[in-house]
Amino acid sequence: MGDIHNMTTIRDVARQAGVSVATVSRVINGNSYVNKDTESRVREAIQVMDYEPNTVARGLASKKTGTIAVILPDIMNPFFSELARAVEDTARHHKFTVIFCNSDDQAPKEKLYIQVLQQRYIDGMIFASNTLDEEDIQTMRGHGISLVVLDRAPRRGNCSIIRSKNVEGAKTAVQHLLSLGCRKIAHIAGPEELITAQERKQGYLDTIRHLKGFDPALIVPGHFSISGGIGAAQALLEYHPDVDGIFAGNDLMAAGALKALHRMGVSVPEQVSLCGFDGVAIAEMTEPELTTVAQPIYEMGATAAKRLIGRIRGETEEPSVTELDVQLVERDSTKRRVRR
Amino acid sequence: MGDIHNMTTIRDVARQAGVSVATVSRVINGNSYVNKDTESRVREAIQVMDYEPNTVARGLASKKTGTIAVILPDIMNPFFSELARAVEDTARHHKFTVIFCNSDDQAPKEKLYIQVLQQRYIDGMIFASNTLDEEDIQTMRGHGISLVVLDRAPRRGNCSIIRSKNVEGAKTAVQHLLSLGCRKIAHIAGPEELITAQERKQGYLDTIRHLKGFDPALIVPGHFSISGGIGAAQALLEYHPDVDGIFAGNDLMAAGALKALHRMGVSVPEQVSLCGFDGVAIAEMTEPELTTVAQPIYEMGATAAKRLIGRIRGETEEPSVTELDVQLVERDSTKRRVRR
DNA sequence: AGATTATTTGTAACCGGTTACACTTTCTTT
DNA sequence: AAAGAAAGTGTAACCGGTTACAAATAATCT
Repeated sequence: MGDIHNMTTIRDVARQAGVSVATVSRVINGNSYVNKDTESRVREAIQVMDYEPNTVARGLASKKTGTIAVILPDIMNPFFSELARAVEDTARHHKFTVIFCNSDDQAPKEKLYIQVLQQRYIDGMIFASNTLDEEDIQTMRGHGISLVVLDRAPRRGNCSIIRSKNVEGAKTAVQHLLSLGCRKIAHIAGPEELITAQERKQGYLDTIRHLKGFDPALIVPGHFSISGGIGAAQALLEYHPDVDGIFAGNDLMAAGALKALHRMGVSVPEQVSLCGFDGVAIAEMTEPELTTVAQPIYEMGATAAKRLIGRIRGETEEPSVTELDVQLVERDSTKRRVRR
Repeated sequence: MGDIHNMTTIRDVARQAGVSVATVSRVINGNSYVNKDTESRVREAIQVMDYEPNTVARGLASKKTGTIAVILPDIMNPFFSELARAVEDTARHHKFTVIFCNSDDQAPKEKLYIQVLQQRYIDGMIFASNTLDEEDIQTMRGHGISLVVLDRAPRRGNCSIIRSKNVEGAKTAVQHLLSLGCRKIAHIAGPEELITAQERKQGYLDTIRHLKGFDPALIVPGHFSISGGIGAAQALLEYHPDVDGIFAGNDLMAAGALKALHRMGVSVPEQVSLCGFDGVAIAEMTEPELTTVAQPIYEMGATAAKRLIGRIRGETEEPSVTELDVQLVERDSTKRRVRR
């Protein structure tokens, strides 16, 4: 019973304050001349009537909804949940609301989201997923939707990019393994189509290709997932039982590999040293704890959100590319071995 | 350059099809009489002009935005990221969009969110967080916002509730420990103010209170977090080195406890059997893997979303309470011990 | 056949804001 | 003092849909 949706409107406030709606709007938005006295009368009326401007109406009129969307592969992946948390925190501080979309790295889902979000007058979008072609970027541009992309480098689309030094990080990881005395270092790689996976593989290759004993068969796919890491480690040890070092393209695969190695009775780090990439929380939960190349995940998300909101507000003009540093975090899964 | 936001509107379509906007609207919504021929003319016009109705305008006019919000403590907690994923998947299938809000279990943040979301004409809300008083519920009711609550039992607010059998699950866990031969079973409890934590503690107490050797000091707080679990286990073993079984109120604390026990040189399950609660993925990543009382997390989220959308659409009338079963998953962190 | 009901469609108000434009009043400037 | 610029405010159109109401036509009922 009782009226539903009986909110007070800007016209109610205007009447109460004895001014026009335009004046109330001006007071709220502070973007035009308003007399001091008038302003305080209006503010009082707003107080008295407990008025809150309606975001939907405002969105229709101004085409700015104070909403951003984040498209990511899967919120259950701890890397992305941390990223999501960072974005949400930052957005909240700037009075923005966040819509999350899981794409599972499937282009059709992404396209669908882009379409749905455009109809909703989304102000901007953070894209942490896979496919994003020129056309999508142009469409969004045409709709006035700002864009910040993680780990992707579109050629001409004028959007900001936030990325980590993947090649460099991978090199650091492999060099670390080499410095420990590992002779036969394998790589569990992420999906071929993902640029981050490509770059980490590249770093591995760059470091190891010219060394004796290098064998392309030491690169096995692990799909960036735990189960993929398990399968990869199994296959690896089956065909190359003398592997003494593994660089996994992310921590999830490293954790999976660790599990598999344990099941096969291979001890880490004594027999095999293992290094991951990302620096997510679960890397500390395993036994032994995982050495990893840590990205500043929270910072990446926060930076992406800040950058995006800056562009939406027209504060930041030109799109920029930010490359964040990664850091080797040495833990128990890698250890100096005796030279044989 | 180029026009921004030059979308085709319903009036464009009406003109193209030679009908009025009302007719186009009727075709789109299918809620009124429309002549077959007229309808196909309109549909063709929609096709030709590549028309997509504007969600914001529709929201203003109808006060239905096709958006639901999920308020949860922290998306980085794997329990909640799985829940979030389930909600998003389900919502997407029903063409709803989801806004996520991290409350950190802080009432002020929750209140703020509720306010912000009301201004946005949210259709409904899934509440998986802590505080939610009668007043909030009434406010939302007054604004026509449907509500589904996880693990909370508001007295009169007419909202649906999804919950797990926490007391029963906790009993199962403790009985399991007892059946293994544990004599001194401790409990690492979640925050006092959370009903789930209370219930799990209750189950522990109900099972163990009347047994000889029961000691209230065996209940230590762990704040539902990994670090809390670490601290709790340390404190526990320091004062009660003869503890031989631990039931942790969630998996995160169990994982933390495991870590602490390992650092202290206490072997699991040989010296201490350890059981968690929730059934999140990381319970399988530890070494040894954690025995836990698994909740059907994904199902909880999916059910909550389905229930909510049902209520929004007016399909489900009365609010309902759903209690989901939990299941003991035996893994390596608990093992039968030799009777001494 | 006349009355009643079901179909079909259009007109225009409305949702609750923003803002272009016009107009008045109050400085500044020369 | 006259002219131009700045400050202050209101009117009304507009954003892009939904929907109450009215009116016309077709179908069904006594």
